[in-house]
Amino acid sequence: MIDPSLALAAVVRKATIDALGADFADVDPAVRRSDRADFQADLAMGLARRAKMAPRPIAEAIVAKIEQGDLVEKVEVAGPGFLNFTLRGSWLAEAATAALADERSGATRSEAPETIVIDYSSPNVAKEMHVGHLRSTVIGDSLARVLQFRGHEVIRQNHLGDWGTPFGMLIEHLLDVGAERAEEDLAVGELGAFYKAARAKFDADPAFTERSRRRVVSLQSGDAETLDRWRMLVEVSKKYFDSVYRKLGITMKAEDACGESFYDRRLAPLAGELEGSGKATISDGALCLFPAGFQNKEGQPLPMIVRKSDGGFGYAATDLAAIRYRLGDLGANRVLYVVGAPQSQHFAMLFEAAKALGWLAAPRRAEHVAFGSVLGTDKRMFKTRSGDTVRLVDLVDAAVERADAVIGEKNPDLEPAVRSEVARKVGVGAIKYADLSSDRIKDYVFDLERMVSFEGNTAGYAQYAYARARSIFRKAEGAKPGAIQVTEPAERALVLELLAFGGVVKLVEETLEPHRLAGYVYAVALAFTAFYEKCPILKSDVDPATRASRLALVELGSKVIARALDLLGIEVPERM
RNA sequence: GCGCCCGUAGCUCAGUUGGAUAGAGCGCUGGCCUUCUAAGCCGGUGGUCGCAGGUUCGACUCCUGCCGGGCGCGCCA
Repeated sequence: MIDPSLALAAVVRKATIDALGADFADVDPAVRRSDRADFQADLAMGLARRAKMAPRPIAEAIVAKIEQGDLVEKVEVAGPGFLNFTLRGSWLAEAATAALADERSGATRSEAPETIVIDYSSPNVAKEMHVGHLRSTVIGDSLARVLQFRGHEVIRQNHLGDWGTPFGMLIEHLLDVGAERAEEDLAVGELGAFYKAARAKFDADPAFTERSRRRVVSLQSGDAETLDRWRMLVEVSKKYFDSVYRKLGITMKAEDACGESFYDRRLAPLAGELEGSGKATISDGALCLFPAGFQNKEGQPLPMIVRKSDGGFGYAATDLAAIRYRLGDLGANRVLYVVGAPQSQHFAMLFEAAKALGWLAAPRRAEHVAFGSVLGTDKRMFKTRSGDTVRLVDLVDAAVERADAVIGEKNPDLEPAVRSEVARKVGVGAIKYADLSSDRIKDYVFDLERMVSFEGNTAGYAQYAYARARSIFRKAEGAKPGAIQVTEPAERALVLELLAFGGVVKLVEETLEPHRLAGYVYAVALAFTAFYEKCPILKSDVDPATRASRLALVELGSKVIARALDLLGIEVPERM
């Protein structure tokens, strides 16, 4: 057992049964970290009614039955009935030793691994990736890493916008400029310009508009030449997305792409099936599902339009086909949609419909992993000065450039090659961390200055703590990590923090909230820095046993920081 | 009109699922470098947790109603 809160919970649970009887086997010991002791257990107050006793006598009865063993150093009742626990340094030392020997740093795998589909990133073909894609991409990727680390089979799904009416104008524009020229334009990341040019002609030139309409029809009907052009657009875009993912350190691969076009051939049969079964009804000429509990402005049932009155299909149809595919063909137990909060009603309806259709039933579940918007420092939607959306790659470049300047100033001795690599890790880390460190449901302010600083809850602070730890090993000369002993308060605080790693990973698995992990990294980095400050390691007056122990703690600390940051998708530099 | 989300220090944010005295960073301010990275550490300043009720031994947390801001509500995703 590495996590002391779990070990302690077991001890308290047993004591509770011994004190109050087997009926109380189901109570949550409510073990929490405490600022007055190592841990506190808060169950006594809640038990008063059920046990027909006052909280304090309950607490005392439980304490009387606590088997301290090698875990508990001291336990006492405080206030209305809090149990305050101090753990034995020897137990903590052993747990830390076990964590250090464990390549997962003490984090367990799920006892019930699932197949989990994560839909995230989902850019549009022939369009630029902008800040709007940042959150889905970064949050989704972190969750994929966490769930995979927990031992689940994670299936990433990049639900590309690679089909539909815009492709009429895009293909016509492609034909206008010539395939070669188009490929060049698109390859260098001028997706935005390409799309805008097509759009401009579509809006201004009626002949072009008409050609585009006809082109949509030939695309839908599978015209070989049209499909060829379409394929080219998709391929070039996928290459571009791939380059952005590589730049950002995103684990999404080309083969994870499963866009709207994939579902196209499933839509007509799906609509036919729903219509035939009577589960969908015609309303105003459109084939609709009416999931329970949703109303429009007039108080009428709100539809999901499976087939439009013109016979075409919209996003609702595609999403229905997709959730069915994910639950059925992919065999998902859990389907996650990392999509902005404004679409929450749509997903609520989608899930409700999937339940009504019998596709989605417990223990299977679908969850909308919603997130807020990225705002500028003016608290409005993040845009450039001229009002354009900001390209993702420009954002990254700016952050890396800024990081490079800061590092050059703080550590002028770093060789240029090392420095630029460090700047890349720090700059990219800053952007991702800023996104992952606050509650995803809230909007957040994009402030490059703040992000790339190394103060407070930032990637740079954690990366710096890691780099300092690594620096110690470079200077250790013969000294090696050895038996861990936990004596100094700073050592104890650090070890308690480090041993909580597995619990935090589990929490993120449940809540799908990466900011819990970011908060944890910060807590570890704080504890580590305080330890570093108060507990000398390589200084001459440190005895060999203490030095070896502290080196072991530095090793464990740096491993946990690196692993936790990795789960956020952030790299660590060996030097800074 | 209905529904969803947000409201915590001057600013940017946490708050471990209802626990003890609401915490960080920035800002302002006082200390700490002849030895492991001062990008740091230790302290001070700063709060009617939007407002009002309710539930509870206990509420920033749960419920109800308001106020303020954002978003959504039939063939776009």
